[in-house]
Amino acid sequence: MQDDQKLDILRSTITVFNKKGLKLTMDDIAEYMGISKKTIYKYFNSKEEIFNKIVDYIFDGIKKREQEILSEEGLSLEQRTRKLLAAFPESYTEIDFTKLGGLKDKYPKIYRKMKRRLESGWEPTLELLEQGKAQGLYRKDADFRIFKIMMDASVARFFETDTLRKSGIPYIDALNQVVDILLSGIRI
Amino acid sequence: MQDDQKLDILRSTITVFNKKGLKLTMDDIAEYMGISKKTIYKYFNSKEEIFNKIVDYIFDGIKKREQEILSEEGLSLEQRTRKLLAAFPESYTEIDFTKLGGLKDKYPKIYRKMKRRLESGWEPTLELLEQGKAQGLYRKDADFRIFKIMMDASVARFFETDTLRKSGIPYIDALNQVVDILLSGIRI
DNA sequence: CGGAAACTGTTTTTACAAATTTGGTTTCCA
DNA sequence: TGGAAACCAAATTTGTAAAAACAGTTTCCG
Repeated sequence: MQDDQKLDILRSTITVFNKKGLKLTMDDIAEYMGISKKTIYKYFNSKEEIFNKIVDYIFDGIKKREQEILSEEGLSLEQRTRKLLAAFPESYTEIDFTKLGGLKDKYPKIYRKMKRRLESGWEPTLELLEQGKAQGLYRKDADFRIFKIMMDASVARFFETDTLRKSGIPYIDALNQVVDILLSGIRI
Repeated sequence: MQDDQKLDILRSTITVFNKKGLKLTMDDIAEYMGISKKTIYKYFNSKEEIFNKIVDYIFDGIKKREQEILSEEGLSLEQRTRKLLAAFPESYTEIDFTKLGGLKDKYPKIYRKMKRRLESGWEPTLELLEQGKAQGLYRKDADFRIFKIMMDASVARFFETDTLRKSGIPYIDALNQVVDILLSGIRI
């Protein structure tokens, strides 16, 4: 009941955020939800706390999806890796990462937290990639740090400017193609 | 003789630019070269003209290198493509692209020119890639637009932040690995 | 309880004039 | 011819004071 409303506030804040970016105000959220600020402050002590909880909410969702993929049966190592690689950027559709400019300066704590979780989110994937290498699936000389940079940078680029929309390629298609090229690229 | 000095000014300006970015002044250049502004204005009518000529200087160099690779004999299609792909970002070491922020606002004409030349610089490479596809070397379903985005984004990332330096991978090695993964990634 | 709205101390934005810097020209001089 | 330096109009930066917006609290009221 109470948790429902808390979640509701988080989700609404995400929606408002995707429109107004970090500049959103508590009044914006209240207005969007048709409630008063008083109610919001009943569940959260500050705006920063809301942002903080949103980070948890997003990344916990990803973590959950990761666990599903990891415990899914009947998948080859390669298939599992593929799914894992795509799972992360798929969640990018939820929140508009391009509106995150200035986070580092305005909310350094949240910035660091996000950075940490973005970083640790790669661990299961790297684990599978290393397994693949050990099994002789991937080239011994493949440097996964480069792999990671390429993946990160490519996905990030999809959100910058109009690159993707201008070329008319759906995001999910582009994402799959990137994963495809990268995995084929390090395969023996 | 005169051309020598013109070139000298261009190269010196690049050096100063790599230190001070777009904020460099004519006095900076004159001081660095140990000459007076008068001499600079003998060869160039304005600062913008210098920047303009630098763009030509850089891209003409790339163009020349491209022509060399294209006319080099005894290379397989794949080897030629490889060299071509690496040629472009190799020139990035000459000029510090990270200091180019604000170019779009300060010198829109030069920004557009650079964008155009960056864009057209891909044409020979795309040509070779298409040839490769026609010869059955690359997958028919490989989308070179995605390929290009991945290449661009990855190389650009190498210059942002400390990504590369922190991991201790030399730029040229990283660049080769990217080209390697991408070409293997679309190969049949 | 919770919405509407007023309230307050702080932060952010705006506005604008003063001070500085800069691009480009000119003068002097060796 | 070309360096040093003065010069000037235009652009940029800086300082700052007023205005606006904001986060968070409180009051009123149904």
